[in-house]
Amino acid sequence: VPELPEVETIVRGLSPGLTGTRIGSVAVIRPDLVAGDAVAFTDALSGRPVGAVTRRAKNIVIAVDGDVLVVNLGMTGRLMLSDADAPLPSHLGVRFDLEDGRRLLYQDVRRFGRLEVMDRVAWQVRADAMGVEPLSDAFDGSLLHRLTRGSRSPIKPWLMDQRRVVGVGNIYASEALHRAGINPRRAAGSLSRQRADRLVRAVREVLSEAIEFRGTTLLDYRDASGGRGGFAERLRVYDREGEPCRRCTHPLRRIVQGGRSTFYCTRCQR
DNA sequence: AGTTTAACCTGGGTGC
DNA sequence: TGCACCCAGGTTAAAC
Repeated sequence: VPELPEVETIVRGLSPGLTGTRIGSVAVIRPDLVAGDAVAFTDALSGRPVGAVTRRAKNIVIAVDGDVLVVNLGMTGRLMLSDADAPLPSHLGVRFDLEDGRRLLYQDVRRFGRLEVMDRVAWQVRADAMGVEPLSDAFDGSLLHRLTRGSRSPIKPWLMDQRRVVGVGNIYASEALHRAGINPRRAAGSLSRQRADRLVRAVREVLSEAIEFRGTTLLDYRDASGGRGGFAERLRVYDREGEPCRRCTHPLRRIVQGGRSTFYCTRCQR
């Protein structure tokens, strides 16, 4: 579900209401969602003060008293702040009862998500090993061009590989390639420096716009308050098979790459 | 080493 | 109504 813009929207929604509070008790309803021992997880968080809420790649990172709670939402995960009297949602995985009476709820229908507590040093090591943030200054045409050298993988699955560039998932990979006019089947290593520049601009642009519109809700995605994202109607290719390209009116095509749907225009993407 | 696939899960939609 | 099948925003380990 959630790619960089959705995770960023959740982080911005959680931050003001969560930072400075204190966790009371923790209930792990679905232990398979928690990395490691559920009791250790509960012990590490119960009664602890909450610090900054940030994002790294597609992870929500919550500082908790010297440790870090890292939440990856998988496909259908939701992390929401709710009032004490609000009814509990179905498919509840973990419930954090805050000392002020509100609750932080982790809900996940498919249970592909993961919550993990680790110390700051362990997290720093993990974060340092991740790919480049596409909205950082480090992500430019020079870097993308260099990273793609020698790769025979098609550029679309290449872009979704979190080991090199983080945050871009199935929706925004298709969207960025359309904006850049690049065929998703083109070998990553065949990108010219000029095309690398264009793709960098397109990735940054689509992610930034999607953040402005609070992400894309197709079905499951909700922000920290349970609200939907507004970017779905601005998608140019994703889930629009057979519909006209907004640039050239040619019908859009759907193909499968790496087991995932890719949408693109065979006329204006080369 | 780089790349592709299959698996992890549930639910919603479609066609018979 | 039931059933088989396909599809879904992610990540990972195993298999090429």
